[in-house]
Amino acid sequence: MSSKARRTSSTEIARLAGVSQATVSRVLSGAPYVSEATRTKVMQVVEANSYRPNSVAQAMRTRRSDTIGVAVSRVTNPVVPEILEALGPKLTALGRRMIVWNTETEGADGVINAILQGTVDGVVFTAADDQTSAIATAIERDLAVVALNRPVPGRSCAQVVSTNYDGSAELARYLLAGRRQRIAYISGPRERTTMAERERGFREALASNDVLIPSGIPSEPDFSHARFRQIAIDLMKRSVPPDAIACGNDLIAFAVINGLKSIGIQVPEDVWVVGFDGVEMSGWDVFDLTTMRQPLDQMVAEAVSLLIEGIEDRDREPREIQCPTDLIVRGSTAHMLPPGI
Amino acid sequence: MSSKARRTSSTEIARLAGVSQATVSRVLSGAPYVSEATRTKVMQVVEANSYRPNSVAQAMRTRRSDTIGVAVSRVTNPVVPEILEALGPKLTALGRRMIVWNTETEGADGVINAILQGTVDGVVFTAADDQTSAIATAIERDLAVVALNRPVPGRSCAQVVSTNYDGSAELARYLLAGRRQRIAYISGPRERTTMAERERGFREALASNDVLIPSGIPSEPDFSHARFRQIAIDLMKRSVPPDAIACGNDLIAFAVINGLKSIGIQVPEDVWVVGFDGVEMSGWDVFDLTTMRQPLDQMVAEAVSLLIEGIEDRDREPREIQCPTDLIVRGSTAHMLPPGI
DNA sequence: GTTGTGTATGAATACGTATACAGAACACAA
DNA sequence: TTGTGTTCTGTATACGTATTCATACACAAC
Repeated sequence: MSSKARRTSSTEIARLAGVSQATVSRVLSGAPYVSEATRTKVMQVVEANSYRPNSVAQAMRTRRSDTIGVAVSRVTNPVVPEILEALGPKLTALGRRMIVWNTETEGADGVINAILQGTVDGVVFTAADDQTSAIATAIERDLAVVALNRPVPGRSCAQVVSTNYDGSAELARYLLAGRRQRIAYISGPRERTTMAERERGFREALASNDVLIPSGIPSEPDFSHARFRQIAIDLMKRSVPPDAIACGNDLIAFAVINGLKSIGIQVPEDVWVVGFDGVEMSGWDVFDLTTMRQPLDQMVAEAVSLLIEGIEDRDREPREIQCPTDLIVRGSTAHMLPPGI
Repeated sequence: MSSKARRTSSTEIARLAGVSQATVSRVLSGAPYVSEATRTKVMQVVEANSYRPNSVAQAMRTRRSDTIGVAVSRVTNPVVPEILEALGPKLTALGRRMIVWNTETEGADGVINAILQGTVDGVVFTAADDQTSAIATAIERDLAVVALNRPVPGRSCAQVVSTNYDGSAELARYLLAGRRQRIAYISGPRERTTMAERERGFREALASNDVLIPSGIPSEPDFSHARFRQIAIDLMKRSVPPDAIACGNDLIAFAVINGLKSIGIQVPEDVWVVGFDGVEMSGWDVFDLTTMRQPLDQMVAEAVSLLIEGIEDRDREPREIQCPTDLIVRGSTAHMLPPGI
């Protein structure tokens, strides 16, 4: 009904406690040289009014917003929610806030503006579409930058990636060990270095084993669920269909499985399917997907470390961290022990 | 290597353009009474330095952070990513930033602190677990508050909900029209008003049609995927299993379908399954789920309207908006035309 | 020439905090 | 008594912006 506008400031608290504003600030920041008496007196007033220092003024004064930006894309890919879910608590625990942009639907303007406006202390770029310019801006402005799950070639910024190349190669060897003869590989957008690395690792592992890849690996500008689903259908309707389909990530594999189901193809009897990411859903019965798991929680933890590191010490050389992936064999391939390597 | 620390301020821009800081501010805010000559001169310097007004200082001065908080839970429920994906662009288009908290994993402290600290102008609460105290705090501090997809009884705050009761009743009637005799209902946490409303609508529609609900409707403190999956398995192993399972939301239905698949039960031949939400995944072939679709995009748009409304005009009475749901019949039930009502 | 009106700009200020600086109170030694 | 150091607290200031107030100019009207 009426606006109470509780504009409680440290000055107001100081007045109520009968001390100076500086003392209130000192008490709340836990500064030394504050007598126990005043400390309790101030805290009493603080509690009574459930006062918290205004974060905007704090940011103004300290030139630290304690806010970090997270640029994501394709929220429909379950990896993204899983990353956000891991990121949130870790940042909150460090007293940081998290601003999220969806660069796919919003473009990169939001991120770039926030960087130029000093809204954020650092940025986590994840699964970028075209966040390149934003990354450049962030680096130029000397912000802390971490590329998570998305290597950024040529850019000097901290990076956390998984063993995309090796993991994918391991998947290829696993399929070979399973006597697969005609393997198709469906990649996501190749501009994404993740996708490119995985495909390269897969192809080179196959090549070194003298095994054929049937005709063209589908390459599409359209990366919708419907498109991948259709690609799978088309593949299986060939005169010589593949006996295994490897996918650039789990989301693609889900689309493939949907396509196969729609035309009554059995997995793994008629064709094996493997993914990459190891998202939680991949373990659901309807998919039961053999996949290469990324240690997402560990990766996120490392990313946060690198980020804080970069914020605290701007002149530190950006580090790069690679986390090992983990083969998970499930029902979408006929069960075997994982290969020796 | 070295920190350039581009601390470009409006004062600096003013110096370079040979005008006062006030004039720079006027140019950038598009204020009247600025000569065309100075305007272009200033803009030139602004462009050259790709200057943007510091958002923190702006917030300090205007007492508007242009940031809104979004409290979510269970990111694993695909509704949440879909909400975020719709919310992001709409807020960005309005020049607003979005801070996200996952109250399930982080608790409500983050939200509450942000509210007390003046970090946000408003908050969207969505699918709350125990965000009650946070909502109370926000209202007390006279922030703009919108409850999205989660009615908050007794609280005077703006709300956007779908027709949970009626939609669920319609689902019940649809099952009755399909000659279902033994219908089980699996609800999510009943503290969530959404869940409670849906269950009530369903039960009352059945009761008014004099149809039995087999024994106990499962009610569990554990709401994991594994738990719901197991509930479905247990249901079907009864001596008299249900011929239809209705679920409080799509996510539960997915778990049920997984459970059924694991014991070789056919859908819809052996049992029908229906969900609620109409998330994108519900249309995937592996689920092919009959469900009640919420007009999420419309709901989010309304929520944003109410939020901005509340920010611009603090004294406005909070409104409540209800959006109509939409029955989508798919393969998880034997196809029929939707019932007359 | 004086007054008035509309336009364009600069100077000054406040938002709420953290912190440098200075001063006060006190203890203790010389 | 004076000096020295330690502990505590208050005063003053700056962060970068938006905005109020005052000023200056051009031009028209009398």
